[in-house]
Amino acid sequence: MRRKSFAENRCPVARTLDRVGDPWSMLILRDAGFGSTRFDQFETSLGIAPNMLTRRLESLVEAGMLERRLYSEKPPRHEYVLTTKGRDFQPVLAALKDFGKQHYPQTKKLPRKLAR
Amino acid sequence: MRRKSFAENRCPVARTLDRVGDPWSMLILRDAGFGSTRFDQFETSLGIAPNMLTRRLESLVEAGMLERRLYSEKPPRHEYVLTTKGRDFQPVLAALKDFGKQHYPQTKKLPRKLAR
DNA sequence: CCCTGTCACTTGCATTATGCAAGTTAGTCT
DNA sequence: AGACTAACTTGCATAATGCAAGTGACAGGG
Repeated sequence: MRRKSFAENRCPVARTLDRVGDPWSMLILRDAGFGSTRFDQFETSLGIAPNMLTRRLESLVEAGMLERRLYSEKPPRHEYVLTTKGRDFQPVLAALKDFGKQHYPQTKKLPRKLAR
Repeated sequence: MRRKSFAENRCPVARTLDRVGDPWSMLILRDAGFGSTRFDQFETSLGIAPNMLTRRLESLVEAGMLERRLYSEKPPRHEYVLTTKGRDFQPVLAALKDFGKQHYPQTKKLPRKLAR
């Protein structure tokens, strides 16, 4: 069944989660905060399937977090840029990052040269 | 197909979202922060289906966010209490709340007496 | 003792969402 | 012309979500 909607919920947390309450949306926003703008940047950086990426980018544009803009006419190419709203979401991601670093440390160790 | 796992991801945001990256988990954690501990408190407060609630509570216990403890033996009854980890998650919820209040204000107006 | 009620859950489906693989479109480069 | 690139679709198989209804253990009242 369709996921329950929280769009009109009284709680602001619920209303926010209604638009970006899935892992991919948040990770896309995180990548956008690091400077990614193009489809294939998100695709390779996240390891997300292209159909999923299309859907999530559409919903983030609809949520007002990203703006889809044409950056080339000859071969029509689009990029996705953080809006003001999207930038204001970064503190949430920072809080998630702090939490994760402290409470879910990385278990697998990579060779130093590959880390980061 | 199974949802992609981020448990071993290099990014702490991704690792956190792997455990609590769905709307219900975050809302349960929010309610727990407000003092809810019992199954039916979460159920009526959130309007979540009982089977969903069971699954989410289990995963939150497994994630170390909640502790399931017996509070009555005669009729065996359990309650779910925030762990230290769960309490440390509250800043994330606060950030989500601030964001939601500012960027997704409530559209439907309730009669003043019912609001809040 | 039987009935009603409470709390904390299951079980059974129907409907969505997610994910992998492969194909497409429009143009550029050599 | 043929290879390549960016940004997507399309087609399924499998997992997650949600509503409704049922269950088990006990308390209290008549």
